[in-house]
Amino acid sequence: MENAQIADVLDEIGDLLELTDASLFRIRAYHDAAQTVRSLPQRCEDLLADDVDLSELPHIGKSTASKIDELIHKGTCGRLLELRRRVPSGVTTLMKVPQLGPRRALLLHDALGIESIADLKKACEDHQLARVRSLGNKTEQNILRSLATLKATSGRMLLKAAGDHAEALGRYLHHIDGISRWEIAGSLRRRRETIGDLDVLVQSADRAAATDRILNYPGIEHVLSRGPERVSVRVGGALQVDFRFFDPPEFGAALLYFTGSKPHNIALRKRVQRRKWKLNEYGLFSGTRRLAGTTEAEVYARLGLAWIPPELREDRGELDAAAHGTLPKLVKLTDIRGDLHCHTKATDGAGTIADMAEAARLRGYDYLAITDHSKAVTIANGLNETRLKKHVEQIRKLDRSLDGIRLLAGVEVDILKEGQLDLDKDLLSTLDWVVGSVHSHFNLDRDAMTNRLVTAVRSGVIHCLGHPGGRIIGRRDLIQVDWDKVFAACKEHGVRIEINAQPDRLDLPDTYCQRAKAAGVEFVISTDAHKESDLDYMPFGVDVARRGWLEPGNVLNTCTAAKLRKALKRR
DNA sequence: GCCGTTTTCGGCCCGACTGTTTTCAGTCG
Repeated sequence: MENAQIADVLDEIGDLLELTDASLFRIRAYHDAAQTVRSLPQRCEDLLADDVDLSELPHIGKSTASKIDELIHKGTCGRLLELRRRVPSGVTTLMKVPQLGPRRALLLHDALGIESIADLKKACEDHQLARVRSLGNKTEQNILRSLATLKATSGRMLLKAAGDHAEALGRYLHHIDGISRWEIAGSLRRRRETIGDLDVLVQSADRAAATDRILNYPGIEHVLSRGPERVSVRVGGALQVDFRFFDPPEFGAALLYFTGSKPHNIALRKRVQRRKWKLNEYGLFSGTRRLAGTTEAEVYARLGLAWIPPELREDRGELDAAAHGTLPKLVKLTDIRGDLHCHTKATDGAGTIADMAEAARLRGYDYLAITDHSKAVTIANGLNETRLKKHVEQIRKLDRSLDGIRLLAGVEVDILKEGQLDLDKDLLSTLDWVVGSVHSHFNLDRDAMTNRLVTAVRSGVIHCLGHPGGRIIGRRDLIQVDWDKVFAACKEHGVRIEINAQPDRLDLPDTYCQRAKAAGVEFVISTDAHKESDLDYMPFGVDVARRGWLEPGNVLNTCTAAKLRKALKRR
């Protein structure tokens, strides 16, 4: 059983407990445990097989550990089944609707017999809710709006989409005179792969006037709430934006608080509690005395910690590292010297080799690898051996005529079902750069998929595994693989792992990068550009690398063209 | 249910806002 499934069960137990009279802390404990399992680098099933005591993990004690054990060995868990029997069906689904918590969900079920989203929608439309005590017309309208948003977005949007909204909003805020400072916090600042909402911190001497100006932003579709401290709106279809006002002495503490993540904040607050201090969005306090708050660095420093880059704030060991001065020196966009994965008109790209080379040169790169598809990807007009030979000749010919950028003659060769490569090995071994990728049979079982990748890695002719997890965010899950085996093979055979910077791929995902780094694997950050402007996806790949704790030395395409050539020399 | 540098018991983050009611419960982040 996968960790995601276990985490879902723990979350469901937590949700069900909310509908009973269980202690709030017990409910939270289940959700905390779910979070731990979800972000665990190894599978619980593998840990158990290795006789690891799961109750050693944070937020998992004897009770939860035994439930996980039961889940893995029996496929289900008695506590879950018992709770499902006790709680009317459908009520946990209702709780997922914004505006509805456990109390209202239960109330709607008991008073109106509502058991599903469809029931809820109909009841709102028929004005049934207003008849229930403590509910009214406005609640009805708000729920209908929530349902529409839920349907449109399934909750979160891609980092790139949210970033585009933030950029537009930023241009507007920039021109409001009364706003002396604003910062975007939240998961966007942490550069998470998907974003639930935007948190904007605002500093202004005249908050009422600033609020009026903010509410004039043309992108606003609906004002969710408005108070002296906070304004919440919905923009561009589905993105909620929360504006919060803070004064300069509070601003750093507020930035820290609203950047999160929640687990990071909780872990941080534990360190605060040990000193008998208090940390909230207004500052770090001893009693009523403010110890820090103007900047984040000041707050961290007062707690004996180095400033932690937002991308690391996930409670994955960054606090200990900050305490011991061992935080990684994270890779930056400016460290990247070239792109090692792009396509041209020869297959499914839009530009010629020359177009792509020029676009890369304009972006200040020293080198670009041309890596078109192989023949198995028929829909992309993939190259067979004959066409590839000609294509490579063209790349090399152009390379000789170009100044300011070096071209690597490469290919993105398909890794077929059993791990064989889609092109002749002798031909592949004459290329400068070979990316091996999976584009088919994504549903192989874990052992078969692991063997498939390991076989390809051992082929001796690929330099890199392209988009290793095969996922498309929101559409296709990560393939099932024993990653430790794949990483070990990559390390042994000197095969790099790609971080694919396509905004809907971001693959390999950050937590796996951290694990691959620990296994000693080298990385490549690539855009997989299919047109010139796609080369601008590089920052999203760098975001993933940073969230995966990678330093420049872990990333091959931070090195110079000369060093790259040396590193790629065939044995 | 988890956790522990005053603890194996007694804590566990808490402030802002809405809607409905009339002093506050529920929800959210």
